[in-house]
Amino acid sequence: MTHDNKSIIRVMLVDDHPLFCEGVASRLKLSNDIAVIGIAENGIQALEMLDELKPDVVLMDINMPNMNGMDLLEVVAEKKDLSSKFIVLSMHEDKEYIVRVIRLGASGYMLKDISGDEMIEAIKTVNQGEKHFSQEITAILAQQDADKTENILTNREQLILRLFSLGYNNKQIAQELNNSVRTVETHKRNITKKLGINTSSGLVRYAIEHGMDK
Amino acid sequence: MTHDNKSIIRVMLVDDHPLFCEGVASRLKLSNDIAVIGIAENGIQALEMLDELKPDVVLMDINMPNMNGMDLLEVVAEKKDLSSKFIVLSMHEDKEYIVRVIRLGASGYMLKDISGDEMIEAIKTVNQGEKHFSQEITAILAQQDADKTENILTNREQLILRLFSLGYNNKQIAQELNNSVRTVETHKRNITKKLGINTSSGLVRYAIEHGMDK
DNA sequence: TTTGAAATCCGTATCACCACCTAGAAAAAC
DNA sequence: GTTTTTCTAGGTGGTGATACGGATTTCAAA
Repeated sequence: MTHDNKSIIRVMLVDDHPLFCEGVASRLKLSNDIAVIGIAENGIQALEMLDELKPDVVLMDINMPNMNGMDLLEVVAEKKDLSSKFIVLSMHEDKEYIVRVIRLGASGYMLKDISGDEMIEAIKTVNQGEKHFSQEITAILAQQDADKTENILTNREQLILRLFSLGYNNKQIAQELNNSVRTVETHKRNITKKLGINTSSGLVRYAIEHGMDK
Repeated sequence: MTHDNKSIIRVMLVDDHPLFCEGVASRLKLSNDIAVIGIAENGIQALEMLDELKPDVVLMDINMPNMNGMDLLEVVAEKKDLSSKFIVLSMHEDKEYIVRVIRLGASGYMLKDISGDEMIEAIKTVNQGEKHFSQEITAILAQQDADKTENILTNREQLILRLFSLGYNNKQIAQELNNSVRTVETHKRNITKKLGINTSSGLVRYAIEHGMDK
């Protein structure tokens, strides 16, 4: 342990939205146990500051100019001399995305609309070497895992996902399959439920990754 | 040349829609120069029949069960002993898709809503070793090529395409960039115009293929 | 035989997106 | 210093997709 429970947690923010950073910083200052020691506006800047400041916890956005959060996490994973914990703030609710971030070594993942209290709670938890995910994320992960056992798409669903990923809209899919558009819609709703993916891009990615893309 | 101008062109159809095949067949029968010698309902069946019948021209759909048109074209490309020409009938209007089909060796590409006359014209043209594309397709390809010289997306456009491919909707993109939704819409329209891609799945593919996907 | 999964379809309401047009401000190119 | 490109944003109207209900048929497994 580099820090015991009584010491102040040194936090660094990484986000390209100054206003958001200010908001977070001012909120964190209300806590006696936490100090914001630095703010970076992108991954590159964050990297430099990381070596210099060696913060306990890094609160970071994923989407930033120059170098984004994913890249940063990858680079940081190589650094053995760095014990900073990372909490990712994002808007993505797709399971694949979240899992990807976790695999890259993040200790926490939260949607950007969390409360200040939750944020502080997360920082403290993560600082002690544990993981922390907001309720929504936990729900998503749990749901996904629960479903994953029964995750296989039916024939019809696979077909429809494939056609969709090829650029067919619902009407065209319906024509192709000699079905009603409503049927296609229903299948699609079931697909998004089963996979826990509710964006068209996510569906296309899934299709490509699972070889349905031709 | 396996056939001179006077001989009858032996055509094979490949489509999983019996009704469509019948329609095409009955229309082609009105031409004295063309004979429909076989109909296959999927790629695998088509492969067997190809070896057996050795048709002059194959009119084929792309999306079929078991083995689709893309796969079929790939396999056929290996067969040196086969001189059949292939005309693809599809609903896709994306340049990437069309180009992909052409690269696979197809001699023609047409949308499914062409007239019987055009179809016959295409069959005759292709049978003589030339290529034939319907007017719409030619227009799309021409437009794309004209644009391709000036095809580079602006910074803003790249950003937006990237976020879109990551699953952001227009509203979220607007928030992320501190822009109006209308601005995002405008950029997006310009992107689709520049790239000649008008499906979300196509855009996601483009983004992934161009490394914008993280 | 009952249960459940799969596939089919509809009503209603809302939302997101798109097409087409216009247009101003700022930056870059000439 | 003018022209062009880029970025910004709105109006209007139309279409497609989604959310939330519910429903029927079929077929295989328990």
